[in-house]
Amino acid sequence: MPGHHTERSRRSIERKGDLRERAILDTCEALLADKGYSAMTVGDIAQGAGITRGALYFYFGSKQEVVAALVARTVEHLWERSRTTAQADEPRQAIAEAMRRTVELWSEHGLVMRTAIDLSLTVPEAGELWSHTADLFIEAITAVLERAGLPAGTGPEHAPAMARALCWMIERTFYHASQESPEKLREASATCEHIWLTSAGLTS
Amino acid sequence: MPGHHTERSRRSIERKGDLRERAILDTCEALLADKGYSAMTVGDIAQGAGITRGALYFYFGSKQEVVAALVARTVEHLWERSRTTAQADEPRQAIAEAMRRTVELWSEHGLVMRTAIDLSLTVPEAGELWSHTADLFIEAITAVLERAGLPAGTGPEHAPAMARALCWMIERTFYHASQESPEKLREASATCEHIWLTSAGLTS
DNA sequence: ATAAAAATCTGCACCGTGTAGACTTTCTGG
DNA sequence: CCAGAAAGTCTACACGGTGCAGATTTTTAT
Repeated sequence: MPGHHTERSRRSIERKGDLRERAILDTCEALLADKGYSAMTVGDIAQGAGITRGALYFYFGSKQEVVAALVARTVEHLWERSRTTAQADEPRQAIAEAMRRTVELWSEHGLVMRTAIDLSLTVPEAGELWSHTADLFIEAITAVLERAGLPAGTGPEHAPAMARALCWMIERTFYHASQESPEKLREASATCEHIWLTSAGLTS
Repeated sequence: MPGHHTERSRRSIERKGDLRERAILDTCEALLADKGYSAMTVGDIAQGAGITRGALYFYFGSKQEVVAALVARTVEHLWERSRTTAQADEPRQAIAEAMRRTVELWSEHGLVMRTAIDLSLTVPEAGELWSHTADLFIEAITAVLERAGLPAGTGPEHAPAMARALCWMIERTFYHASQESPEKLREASATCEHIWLTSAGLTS
């Protein structure tokens, strides 16, 4: 009886809805890459996932929420990978390593990253998700700047404020470059790295 | 007869349609500040301008076009003002002056600027307009960097590429800061100015 | 096994955008 | 003053996003 119950619970963990939800996000990801956000209709997504429009609204409150969930799923993978990457102690190395990872990230997931940014401007949910992600980056940059000798205060020329500006610079620069070519992406990376180094007082 | 014609032409210069167009943009600007982009319907704009929905579609092809035109109108004013401002020769002064003007710009027209950026991501027309505006800034920054001694080549660490990254940094930083408070805007300005100076090799 | 409860799904209606065409009013040139 | 162009209105409709009442299926408790 207890064993039976456990078996039932195990089966119950994976509800039909979970499958559907994954199917919806998978379809959404494919359509996003294929047609773009605005050309992709809720009907398209529903059809691809094998349900009707109405049913989709049982899982997600809106089209934007679907995409926001897709972004969240993708970003989660990225965090996992980032966490496992060791942080170098030497600022110059840390910066180089961070930029290398950022290029990798944008090369592989440029579309989703750009969509995340697009949505973050208009969808509060996506906005919070993205600003949370940005905060992680800002913290990391702040740490590097402080190790390089910048003061840790709250003034406009202290590490946290500088890190914020640098983070936005990287976000925006990569946003544009990733639309062009992998080549541009590498160039953009070099430029950002240079400005970062200079701002950290590590004039090469 | 020619005089008559001239008189008519003079009157004709200001067509009814021009009035309407201005009325539409004025209403749009007010509604945008009042309810935001998505909550503002084409019917609202038309009603505020004293015409019907159909008539509005005679002037503009879409809701997005209306807002794009509003952005264009605002940006044009800015260019005019910028052009009349004399360019300082000394890089340090030029940078300070540029940042001062940028703060002013975002303080007064933060909403339209942010809307422009929001739209530029999804509306091709607005995108071109904005990237054109950005190019003007990038050129200006490039000029300052070169006067400060940076090489003018096309490499990632040469003036044009650096100017581009700095421009995006400023855009994004001001976008966020202008949503917070005039106080934050001034702080953000100080941070950006510092990074700009440092990148130009003008370590204060 | 079975009834209640929860999860899932359908179909329809609503609202706003955008298009098309017919029709009226207002210019404007001659 | 007239004819035609320009400006504006109205109606109808297709389409996409969204909310909802209720049917249907699955799970849970007994």
